[in-house]
Amino acid sequence: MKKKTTIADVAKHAAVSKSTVSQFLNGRYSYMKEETKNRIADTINELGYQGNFVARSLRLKRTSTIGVIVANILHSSSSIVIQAIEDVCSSENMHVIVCNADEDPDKERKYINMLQAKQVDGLIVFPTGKNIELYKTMVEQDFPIVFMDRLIHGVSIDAFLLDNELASKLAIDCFIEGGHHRIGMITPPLDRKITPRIERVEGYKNALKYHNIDAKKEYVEITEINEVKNGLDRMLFTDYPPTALYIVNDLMLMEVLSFAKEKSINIPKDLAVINVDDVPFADIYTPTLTTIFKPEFEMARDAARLLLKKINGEDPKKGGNVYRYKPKLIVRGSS
Amino acid sequence: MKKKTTIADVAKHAAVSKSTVSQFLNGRYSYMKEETKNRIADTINELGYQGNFVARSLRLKRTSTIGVIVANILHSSSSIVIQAIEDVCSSENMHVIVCNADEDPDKERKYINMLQAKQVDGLIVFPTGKNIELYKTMVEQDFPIVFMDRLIHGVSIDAFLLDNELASKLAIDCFIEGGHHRIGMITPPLDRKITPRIERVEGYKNALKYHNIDAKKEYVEITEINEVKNGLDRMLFTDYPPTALYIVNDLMLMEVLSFAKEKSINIPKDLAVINVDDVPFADIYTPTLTTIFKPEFEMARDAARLLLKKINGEDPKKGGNVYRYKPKLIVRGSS
DNA sequence: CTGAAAGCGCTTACAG
DNA sequence: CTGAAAGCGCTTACAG
Repeated sequence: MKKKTTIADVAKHAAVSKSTVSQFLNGRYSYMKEETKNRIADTINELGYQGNFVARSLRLKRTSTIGVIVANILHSSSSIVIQAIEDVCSSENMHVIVCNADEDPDKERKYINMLQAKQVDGLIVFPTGKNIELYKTMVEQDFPIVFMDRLIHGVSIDAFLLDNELASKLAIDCFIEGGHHRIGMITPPLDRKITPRIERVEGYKNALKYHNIDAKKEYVEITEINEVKNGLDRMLFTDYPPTALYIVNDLMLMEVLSFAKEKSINIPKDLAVINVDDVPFADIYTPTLTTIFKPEFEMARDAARLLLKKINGEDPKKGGNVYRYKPKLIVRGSS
Repeated sequence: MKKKTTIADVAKHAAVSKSTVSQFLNGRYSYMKEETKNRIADTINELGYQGNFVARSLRLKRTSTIGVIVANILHSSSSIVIQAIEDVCSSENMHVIVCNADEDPDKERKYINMLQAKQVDGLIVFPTGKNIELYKTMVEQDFPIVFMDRLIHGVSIDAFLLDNELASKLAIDCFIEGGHHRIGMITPPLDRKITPRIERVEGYKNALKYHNIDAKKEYVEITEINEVKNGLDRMLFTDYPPTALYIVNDLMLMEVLSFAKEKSINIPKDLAVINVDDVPFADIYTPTLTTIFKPEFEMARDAARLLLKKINGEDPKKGGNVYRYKPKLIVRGSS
């Protein structure tokens, strides 16, 4: 590669000092002669000078970059979340680096270390549920960070969450209104205490209780995504199977729909279905899909805004606040 | 934020020089006493030292980071492509920054400038079709870059492309075998000369010609994604509408399916459908969807590997080579 | 209105 | 086997 032009080259060519070029580049021309200004501008064009962000970052101890670690990039919501964060950041001239932890705490840790080594100014994380010590260290260091979607108890980091109890209640109420009383639920494992999963199971139980229905163990299938079909086999092919199924996310929904197709289960006649995440094909699927919409764009936008405030030292509050957002039931044909 | 520990802190605390610490960090302990080694290791743990990648990058003039600019993050293929690139890169200790040009040449240019300012070592781009001068400059500067999916004539940059002619031929042949001879096609605008679009239209025409069918103008709908439904209105509600429709990508497919649902068009009875991009819901949709599979994982992996070679100066070839990959027809229920 | 100098945190060629 | 020094490309406080 050809050697790049630096500020020193521009300075020499324009017969001024590096300081003056730097002042020009940073728009501080308060005391600069018109003529000097023009000469520098021309030189920059002529030499095709491009600033070196790395040098600038080292000097300023600020990279104008934040890191985002999503739990699983395959969720349909991830691209919306990323877009919302990009929107907020680019309007404030901040850059975004996105990493996918893939629900793996080791990857999460590796990415956090990498991003910190790259000196990002702050972090938005969908925590996998481990790495608690790491987060504590970051809190101690006063490193700007916010959580999305999940919170970790005992760590004072602001978190932007769905009102998961309400999400479950909306689904259960809708089923009950439709005359169902055998209502199942399917969720990924709860071992890492991942907030939305835990809270949605709680919400499901409470909603049933509210309607005087006992929550049956056999109606709650807790299973890895690649075991969903076996779980459904267990749950649905019994003497009193559920007639309605509440699904906690879009990836599980795909498995349920696939299973229903394989086994010729008619939705909603044989099994009514409501899932959290308003998937893009909800309107074009047959039947159309009743879903719970999460305001993830707003959540991500607000998270990004708060993080930028923290980075700029404009957030006087102590960490550990929880911001809740209301889900919305979108009734379509599957319930 | 608390001040970070630097190499100087470690050096002082371990009573050695900065050079020695740096040697240690970079694994060059050929001539280092066991004792020194241990003392440094202990100090690093004790102080919680974390390297500063920015300083290292400035010194080495190498960031170990590449940039990826996808044309449109909403394509279902994007996440696969990104994953493939991440895989290759992380195995070589390279980092990846992904940007979404959103089919907007201005955004593309802004991102390229930003990534170059950040001193990325190379670039993988799905070019939007403009910014030709910018690419020429990069070629002149010998900046490592490869194109994916699209190529730009007159610019000597290696490109990884689908055999788009074959993709069209597979679809048309399948329709013909099914007894169709009124075969339509729908594609986004061709004005930016975006390679897959142009080549797929050509392939469609050639395949029809091969079967002695005249390509009718009215059967090729060229339209923006948000105008697809109007286009279908024009094409399908005539005296001799096509009985089969070839769709060039997943986003257009969504619109077609939505339209079919609204107008109660039965797929495949009223209209057979084949699209490029093996979408995730192809198997669970009713009907299941006949698609053209692109080996995008391999394409992206090979592109990333070549780029890393270029960065390491291990690719002796002149740029401008085109690597073609074979698509595959996956016959399901919609054709 | 502009310049010389110091320093951000590293790495490396060189000296010893 | 280890250290002192220079330098990567910037920015800024200070001097004039």
